[in-house]
Amino acid sequence: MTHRASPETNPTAFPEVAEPLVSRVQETIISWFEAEARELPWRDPNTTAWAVLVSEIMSQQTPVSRVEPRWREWMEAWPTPADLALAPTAEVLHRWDRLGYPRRALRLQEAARVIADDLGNEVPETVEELLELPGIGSYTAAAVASFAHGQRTTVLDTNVRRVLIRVFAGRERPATSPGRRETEWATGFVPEQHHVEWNAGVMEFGALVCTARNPGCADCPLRDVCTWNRLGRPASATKPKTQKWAGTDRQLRGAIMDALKTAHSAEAEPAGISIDLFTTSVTVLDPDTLGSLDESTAAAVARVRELSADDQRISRLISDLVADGLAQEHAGRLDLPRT
DNA sequence: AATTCGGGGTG
DNA sequence: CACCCAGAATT
Repeated sequence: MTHRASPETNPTAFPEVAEPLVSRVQETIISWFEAEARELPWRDPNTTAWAVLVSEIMSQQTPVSRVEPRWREWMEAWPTPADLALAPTAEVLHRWDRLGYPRRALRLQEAARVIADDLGNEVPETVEELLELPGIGSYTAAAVASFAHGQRTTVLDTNVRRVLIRVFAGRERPATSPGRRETEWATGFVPEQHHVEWNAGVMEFGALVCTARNPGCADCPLRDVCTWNRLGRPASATKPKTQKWAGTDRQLRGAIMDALKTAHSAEAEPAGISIDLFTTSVTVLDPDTLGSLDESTAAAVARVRELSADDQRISRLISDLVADGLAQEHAGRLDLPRT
């Protein structure tokens, strides 16, 4: 058995922490949370488990500030899983708006259908059951079980990972993705009492104080005990390279989806404007076609063309969108899914 | 373990 | 422009 020096395989990467320090940090975080937590709508005591689940899905890789207005609209439109289950998928994608990763909206509706059809319209309470639902992984399952049902789980998101690594391991940032060792290590810090406040509190602390870029160490309530701070806040050697955006398939896919949504809205007008956009096999973007579109749709289509002049590439991405269930052929034209 | 998947706000 | 955001699913 050979040992590599990577954080994941290094036995000291997740060190054992003395109990007095653990208790001190737990108490500090929990009392900080009760004093400083943001008043997010899904933290209201009257919020349903379904509403919590929706907030967690929307918040995956998306800042809370952008989630909040969408979440309010969703809760008004679809207050229970059964409501979302029955909604037209095109409307689901519309109300998802620009939260990003639109497949999350598809998965959420799939999950709603499972809950409505097979689970009595009740959100599961255990991590194991939650993990069975589409779009729910280890983080979301633990978060819903904890925040919606009060279960003692290990919530490990990007904030929690960063706080724990800094305070207890003295490093600036965690590895790319959490492994089993890190999860078990984090589980050791979840207290027997007030574990919901701990889970929510560490997350909130990472979002507001122990931030990725400019952490508020000067006024941090943990500054005297934080290992990273005591070591002089050394920078991590390797920072993962971020993905490009401009010119990528992702950008172009987004523009195509935007065109479909815009066209879908225009088509819903009483006048019934004919939408010649794409077919699944051929791209149709000639000037005559554009001229027949309403202004907003024409602009959205022009944006697609602006991003790429390669019709084969656009056709390939359209095929991918159809395969992913994000688009659908309808009456010979491309449209949002009508199911 | 590495990639892919959106989109926008911020330093 | 680089980085980051309550990650999940696939390869």
